[in-house]
Amino acid sequence: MDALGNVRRTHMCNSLNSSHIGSEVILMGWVQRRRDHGGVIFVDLRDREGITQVVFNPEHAPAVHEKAHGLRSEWAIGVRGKVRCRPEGMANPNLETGDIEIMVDELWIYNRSETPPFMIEDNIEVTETLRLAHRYLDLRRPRMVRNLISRHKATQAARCFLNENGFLDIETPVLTKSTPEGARDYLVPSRVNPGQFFALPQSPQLFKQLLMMAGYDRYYQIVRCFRDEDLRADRQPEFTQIDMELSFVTENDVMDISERLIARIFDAVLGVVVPVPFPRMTYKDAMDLYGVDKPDLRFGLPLSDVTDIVAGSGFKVFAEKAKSGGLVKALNAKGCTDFSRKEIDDLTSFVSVYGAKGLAWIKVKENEWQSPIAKFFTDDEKKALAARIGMEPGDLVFFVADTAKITNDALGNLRNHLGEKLRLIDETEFRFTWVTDFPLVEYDDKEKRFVAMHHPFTSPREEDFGLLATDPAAVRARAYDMVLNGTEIGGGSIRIHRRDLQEQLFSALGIGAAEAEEKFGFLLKALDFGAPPHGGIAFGLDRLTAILCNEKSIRDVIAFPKTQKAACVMTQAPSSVSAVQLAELSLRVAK
RNA sequence: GGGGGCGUAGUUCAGUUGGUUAGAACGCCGGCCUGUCACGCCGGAGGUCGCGAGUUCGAGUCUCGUCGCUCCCGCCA
Repeated sequence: MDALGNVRRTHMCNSLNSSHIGSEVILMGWVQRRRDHGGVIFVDLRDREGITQVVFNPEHAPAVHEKAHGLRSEWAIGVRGKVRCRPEGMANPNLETGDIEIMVDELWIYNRSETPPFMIEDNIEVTETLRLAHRYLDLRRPRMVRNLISRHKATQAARCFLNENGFLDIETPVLTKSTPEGARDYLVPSRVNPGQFFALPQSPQLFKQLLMMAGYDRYYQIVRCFRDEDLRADRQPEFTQIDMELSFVTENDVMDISERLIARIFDAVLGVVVPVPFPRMTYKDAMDLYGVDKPDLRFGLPLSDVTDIVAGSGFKVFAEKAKSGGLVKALNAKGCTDFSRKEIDDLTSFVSVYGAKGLAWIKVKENEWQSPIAKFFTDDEKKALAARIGMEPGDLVFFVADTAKITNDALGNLRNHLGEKLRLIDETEFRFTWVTDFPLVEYDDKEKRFVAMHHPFTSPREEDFGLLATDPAAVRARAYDMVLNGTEIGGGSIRIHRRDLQEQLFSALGIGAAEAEEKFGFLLKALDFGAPPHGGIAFGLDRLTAILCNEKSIRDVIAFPKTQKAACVMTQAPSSVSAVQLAELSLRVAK
């Protein structure tokens, strides 16, 4: 194998063009493809930036040509030669460097390669396991390179913007304290303190609040967070947040700077101008109209609440739900009156996943309703339904009658499903919205108590303070989520900065004084020392980058992601450890 | 914890009611080829049918279990 010696590359593979014709260059990279014509040999040489065609000609350099016969895919090589214009008619318009080529005078072979288990190119069809097991090869593919470059551009744009706006990048601990609320913690045993554990942070929430209390107004960090919960296409056990916190601000200040941050990122990565400010809607409106708290506004199909209309109807399923505090809503699939029985059956099983027991439907024809349930309604009820739902000939209207949660879940997700199925979504569009006025707490049926919807440090709205003791569910939070194309890409709130209010909230959440002191005593204490009003937000960098890269899974914008079993197929982590290691940590593996 | 999908050559897949020697394409290897860029032509090698039981004269195919990947529900303040 050739050693590098004093040889250094002069250019990257995509940086050459006709202006370089005649100059001698040295390129280093990998063999993308070899086309051996017996005489002349063409090699597409690839590096991170692109591809240049290099030519080995037996008349030009016989020994080098002979050596080039042995080249194979993914060998790491270097070439020295002159840039030349390709012969008449031989330019390749599909290649950035397609006007030129390198006539090679010298070839260095740095390393051979086994035949890769998949082709190093875009649009391959292999199982993800294979890609992940050979991630170092997968990451050579142009698409993955583009994704990671986009991610880099996003974080750089964020850093520049935040630096310009007076934010300080401050690191917070990765080994920290386990918190009882929220997601399951990743735990790290302490050798020095047998039987005791650190937790990896689910977010730097408390530390960034303490930084505000310490007077470091305007903090940011691009920070890894950990949650030991089951994975999804948009959820990894470790993920990255763009985390910010500001003092002496209100919601509008945080939302304003967030919009400008995101606009800067979109400009830097895509060159897209994002208009600010973003529209806002309340949580209630989002749920009413779309059934979800992160609506995709790229298409219509709003939901209609028809509970009042059907409450007195002869259709018992609807009437009973309506009278017993349930919710009956409709989704008008405009122009879908020709859906087949099978299509409707498929949609019925789609909503059953969310707990809906059924999916009633009405096909609106020119002079009649074709429907198994139409006969139960009086003419007045029909008129009211038609007006409320905006029914017109050609429409297909779906109904779900259940608890508010199930009805909204089912129809909200059905709406998204239909948006895709009916191709109502313009994939090139970016529709941002803020969702505000979330409930501060929600009732947890399993735990039989109220739990914080955001986190227990979120400030309630001042005018709702009084309800905290009497009707917690009605208290609105000073929280805000940034939603893009149906994905929550960021969320934050104005925090509580007064001890009495923080204690009241703990109490409403069923966290007693003793427990609050044990778990959050340090925070309560800090609130006693002139804690300023403050608030912040955190953006999910992985989700944001996935949208910027038009990827469905965040795994494709993370260099080394975990599989759905929260494992790494390349390193085989997690793995068992030696008895010695366990003993040092005072740990035993349960039988 | 639950539901759906997938698992056959290096890769992507086909494989009939259970029946001879498990096929194709791409890739790989060898030969030929001086302007290709998905180069071309000729030839060749390559299989623990994820793993383990069971049914059967006989299992890639049927049954059960198990492992892995993936999508979803629960979960994810």
